[in-house]
Amino acid sequence: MAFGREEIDEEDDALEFPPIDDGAEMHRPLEPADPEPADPEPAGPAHLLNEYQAEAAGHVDGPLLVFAGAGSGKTRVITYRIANLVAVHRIPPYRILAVTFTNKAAGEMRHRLDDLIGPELARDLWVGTFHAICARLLRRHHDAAGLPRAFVIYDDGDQRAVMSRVVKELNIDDKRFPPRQLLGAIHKHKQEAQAPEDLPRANFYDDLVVRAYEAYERHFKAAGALDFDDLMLRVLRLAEDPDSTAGTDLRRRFGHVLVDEFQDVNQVQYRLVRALSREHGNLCVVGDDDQSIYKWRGADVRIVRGFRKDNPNARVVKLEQNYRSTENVVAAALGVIAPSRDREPKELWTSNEKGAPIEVVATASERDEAAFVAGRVRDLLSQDVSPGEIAVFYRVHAQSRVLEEVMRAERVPYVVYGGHRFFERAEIKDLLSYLRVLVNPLSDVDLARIVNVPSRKIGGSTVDKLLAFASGRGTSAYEAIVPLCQSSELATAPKKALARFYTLMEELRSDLTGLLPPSPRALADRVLDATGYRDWLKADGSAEAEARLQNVEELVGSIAEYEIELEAAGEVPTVEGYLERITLATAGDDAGDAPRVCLMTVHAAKGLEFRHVFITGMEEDLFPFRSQDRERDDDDEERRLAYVAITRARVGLVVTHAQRRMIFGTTRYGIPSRFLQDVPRDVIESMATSLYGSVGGGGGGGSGGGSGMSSGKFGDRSGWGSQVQAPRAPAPPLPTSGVRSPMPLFAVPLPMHPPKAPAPQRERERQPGERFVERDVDASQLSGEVATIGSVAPGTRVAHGSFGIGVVRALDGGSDPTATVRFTGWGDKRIKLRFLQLA
DNA sequence: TGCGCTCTACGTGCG
DNA sequence: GTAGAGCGCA
Repeated sequence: MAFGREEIDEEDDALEFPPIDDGAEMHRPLEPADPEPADPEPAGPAHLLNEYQAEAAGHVDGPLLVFAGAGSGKTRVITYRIANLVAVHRIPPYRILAVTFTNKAAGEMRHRLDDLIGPELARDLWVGTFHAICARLLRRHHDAAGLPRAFVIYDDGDQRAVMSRVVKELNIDDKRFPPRQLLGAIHKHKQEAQAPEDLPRANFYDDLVVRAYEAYERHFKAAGALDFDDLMLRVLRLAEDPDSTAGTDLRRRFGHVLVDEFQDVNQVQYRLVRALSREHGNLCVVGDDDQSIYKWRGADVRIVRGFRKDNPNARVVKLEQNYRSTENVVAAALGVIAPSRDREPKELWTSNEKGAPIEVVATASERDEAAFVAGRVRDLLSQDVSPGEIAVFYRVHAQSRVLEEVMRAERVPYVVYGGHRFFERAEIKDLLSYLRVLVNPLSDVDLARIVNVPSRKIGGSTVDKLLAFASGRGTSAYEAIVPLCQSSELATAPKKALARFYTLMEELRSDLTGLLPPSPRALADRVLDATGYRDWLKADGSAEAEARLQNVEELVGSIAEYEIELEAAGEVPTVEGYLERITLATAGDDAGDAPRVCLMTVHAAKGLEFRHVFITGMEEDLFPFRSQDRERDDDDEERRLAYVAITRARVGLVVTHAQRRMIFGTTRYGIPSRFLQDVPRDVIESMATSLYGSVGGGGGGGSGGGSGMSSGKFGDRSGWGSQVQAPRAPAPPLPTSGVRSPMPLFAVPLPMHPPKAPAPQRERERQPGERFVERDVDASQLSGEVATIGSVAPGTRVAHGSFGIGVVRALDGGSDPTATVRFTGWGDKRIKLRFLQLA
């Protein structure tokens, strides 16, 4: 262990961290959110922590509330605090719990802690999302929680499926009370730790919700399943139980609890961290009420604001110096947030340079806007700004399509965060459902999903009968198959079909238990073959089916990776383990990817930072967003959202709005957002594209915001609006074709037909982004190691959807050739050639 | 039972 | 614009 330091008096304000010797990493710029090379550092502090950061990191006893303004070094404070606890106060790492909301944040924290205290110590820390931590604790205490060991976690889609069943069962009119709405109501109660019996049934609707809630819970219990709220609720119930041993264990387990993004916690999460820290009161929470943008998801700003009341002895530290952004950006952000009511009094400030003005650009339409943004992005790329340093934000996902189209046309490498996720794709959910049923046959939702996929002539009515029969007997649907087939309630054909399905599943189940050593990958493979799923996709022949097939194969690949990883760690890979990992893991961890321009919603941008930020759609009714039938109370939240968007920018900030916009299938005419009026005039430079004002009404540019038409700067009428030619930069490697997955780990873009001809491969120039799918290449006839396949040889640079850019080290021929590729940050991976592209 | 057409509703999305 | 649900027909 590398602590070569004398103990530091914990009352010492000018604490310098870390107390370890190898300080090389300590001089990294503050908040390096991107893996990109740091640019001219926004005048960071000469010392490691400023006075306030040091106070927050140094006082380790009792409750602590840190208001951390945007860009003020929040993550740094948390990690240094943990380092301080471990290295100076000698708290065993396993006694420290640090909770985040996203995997990305947890990963980032872990990464920095590796650097600070070394991987051996960092490994034992409890760092993770609320959900991951709770799942882990529940696995330990599943008995006390009354759960089967192999409980499954139902995602949104599964939850909706359960709710739809409930609605059917209770004969609820799904027009008046859509499952979605009921589910929302139930989640709301769960997030406030209210069980059905705690709820009023005063009127018809309340009663309906309670009945739906009860039925929903019944289904989950029967299926041995939990939803995401349950994970935390179950742990909370244990932790608040004064008598159980599990409760005692939970309350004593941790000596220090830290919570990141505290403004986002809901009641359950707050009670949970309080319970876990009750015995010692060492609860440190870090947040920013100005960045509370998840009220609609159950976050309760009152918690951060009321923390002092709940903890009268809490120390409060405010971090108000922004190290991230230019003075102009900070000024713009302050202007937007200032009118917000009920803020904790604080003032963000910066000593960074003034920087360029905020550009407010009026555009004619959403296409004009997109073209303008793409043009400016090309400019930046031609100035050698890395694409990964550029982000384009929008308020709603529907805005992304046009941006994508134009980016693609302009050959700008981009990635869209959000949208259709890999694990929400039908084919992926199908395979996972097979695995889940095999592990846990109680899971009716999964059974219903796959019982007729591929088609086995077991239609909806048969499934309904099966489910009804099962609930009549109080068993799971799977268990009900045999008795149903023995009964007289089914016609012969469906009976036969069901029986065949049952036999198939039983065979697979015996594979599950029979495989020694157990191999999740082998099982998944067996499932694909035995169920006919693979053949079904192959037989389809459409480009879409081909992409689905590739996705499925990628999933198998990911299972294989999991297996390898666990075996390397000396652990036993299990299907359950894999399922849990992927249910709790989602977006964002594409650190290894080639840099691309990030397209994302403002919500998705929280916690990130970029050198250049474009905020699009700054129009009334879009941002702030208005829907017809909502309470108007979200006004401040929209404002905070705008604040979050602005404060992501380090150096450049461009805000655009359009006169008219085609969205949700209709054209809307908009005026510039009220938020633009709140930005101080002297930090803005207003301009308009050449098309602005040319079509339709509102010629003068509506009110305020961006009315100055400096069209001289935008004379180029080729294409839409303004394009500045990017002179030399050839389009950078473009491994994207609009993969919408935030986890492009396995996603395969739809149709992409490879050249079929076995052209003289060595001669042919390949385009960046082209895929290798040739099967008929000479070397591919051979099995075993070969020197080249097509234009690929050891040393060739290739790109992979999840691992980014790598270098080929070895090649294997055969009908489906593979390459061993070394990826930065991932090490060597064996990958089928058809999943690689030239970089 | 399954396919294909029509209608509709549509925020933001962590895990 | 588009995905998912519902309905009618083969």
